[in-house]
Amino acid sequence: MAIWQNISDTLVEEIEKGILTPGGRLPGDVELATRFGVNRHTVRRALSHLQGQGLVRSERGRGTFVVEDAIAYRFGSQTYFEQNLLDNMRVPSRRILSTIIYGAPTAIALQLQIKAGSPILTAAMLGEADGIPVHLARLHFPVERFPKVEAAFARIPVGQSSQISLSELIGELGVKSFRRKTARIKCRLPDAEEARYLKMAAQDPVFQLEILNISDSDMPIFYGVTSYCGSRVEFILDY
Amino acid sequence: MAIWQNISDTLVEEIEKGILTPGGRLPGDVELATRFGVNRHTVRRALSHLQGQGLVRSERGRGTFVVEDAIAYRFGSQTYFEQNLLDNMRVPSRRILSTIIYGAPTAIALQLQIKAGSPILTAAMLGEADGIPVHLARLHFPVERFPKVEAAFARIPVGQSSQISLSELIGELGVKSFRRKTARIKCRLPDAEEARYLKMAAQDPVFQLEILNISDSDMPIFYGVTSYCGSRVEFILDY
DNA sequence: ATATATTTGTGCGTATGTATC
DNA sequence: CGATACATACGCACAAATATA
Repeated sequence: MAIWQNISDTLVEEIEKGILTPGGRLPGDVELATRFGVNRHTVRRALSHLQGQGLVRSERGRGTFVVEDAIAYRFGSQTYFEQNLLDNMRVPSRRILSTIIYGAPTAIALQLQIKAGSPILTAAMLGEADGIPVHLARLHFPVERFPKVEAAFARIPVGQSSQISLSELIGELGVKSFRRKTARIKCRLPDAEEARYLKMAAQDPVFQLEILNISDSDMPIFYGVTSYCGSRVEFILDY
Repeated sequence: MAIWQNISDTLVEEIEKGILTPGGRLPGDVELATRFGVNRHTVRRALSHLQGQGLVRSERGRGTFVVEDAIAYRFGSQTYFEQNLLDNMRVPSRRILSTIIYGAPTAIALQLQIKAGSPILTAAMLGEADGIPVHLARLHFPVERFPKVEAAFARIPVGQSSQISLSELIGELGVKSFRRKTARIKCRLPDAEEARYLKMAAQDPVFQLEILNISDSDMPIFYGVTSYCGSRVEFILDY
């Protein structure tokens, strides 16, 4: 087995044994390198992998720390971000990053049951727990079906953290309630943009959830593609 | 932005544009390094990230290849591995890696509603699609509740690919049908053992599903912890 | 079948950049 | 401002798996 794997395993043991406690700081790169008698790169590879496993978190200029527990995100047909965070004793907040109206690409048009090229409003927003970003959502609304959607989003300040109720916003469109129809879940490393917005390392994986939300009468309301930081959440499905 | 990120983005573009087609081989490390005018390590970092994003797959001694589509795995309360693979036009097979009986650790005992230390049978098995490993499952059965479980597993050859019907095996225990009660889904990098069994790179993420299966009368049947290779599957949830 | 070349994987050494303290 | 600590990049060498002559 590779040297960095052995170092990784050793550090995992020390974390599990409680020698390193959640929130605690690990020794620095160079110190670990001398301790294990290897080059600093080798230690860094081990730490990088531990970070991808969601066990530690490295912060430039500060150090590497053992991570706390992830948020248990209950995922049903009618669960909401805010309630989930409150259940986990976290303070939820949302932050609109941008809204833009443009012609729908075929993949999104297909989901929304509109013609390709029909105008859609795409809103990018961040979901945060105690100020730490948890997910990056890109929501796509069919503008011709919901003409008020632009005005509804225009009222929300861009770039600053705020209390947004998605269900209230949808209510303004004349939709009483909505629910998930299908969800597609992938697991992959983030691209540069996602990693930047989510303040996460490139080697830390994300969940990608693609969800079509429909009304009681099965009309598509919006199509959302959301990336969740893998080390900060885990999903719970009940039956 | 880092140099390796730019190279990664460039290669993503070329894949999306179709310059590099699924199944096709990318130029080697050194060739890409000279092309981009960087060190081989820098190219390797870009390729490593693309692999974690599920876009390419590197094989030692052979090269780096653009990957084909992932398996769309339909995930309900009563879905089975075999049927899912057949729906995706893949040939399913299973491989028992090991079975062992030992005292249940508290976490598993809690799920199975047995006393910690009570004997459990843990079976490790691989699920394969067209001979390629897709998931590594570790199933935990309470032995005192199902005394026949050892004999049932003893009939299955170890280490070789075979057609195993999990529902048939459970039927031998005297259980007519079972269903998921809860599922917990995580997303992380694999440990060394998982990566080896699943024949995947260490920087390629996995889904980890922890599932408690119960009988019609809500009695715990078995508790399973399954790691799915993230680049080879995606989950579909219907409502 | 054997040897050789190719290609990816790992590790060491060095240097520099960047954020934090 | 300097010291500290993580992040990126280059260069060299060798190992391991595969392909090829």
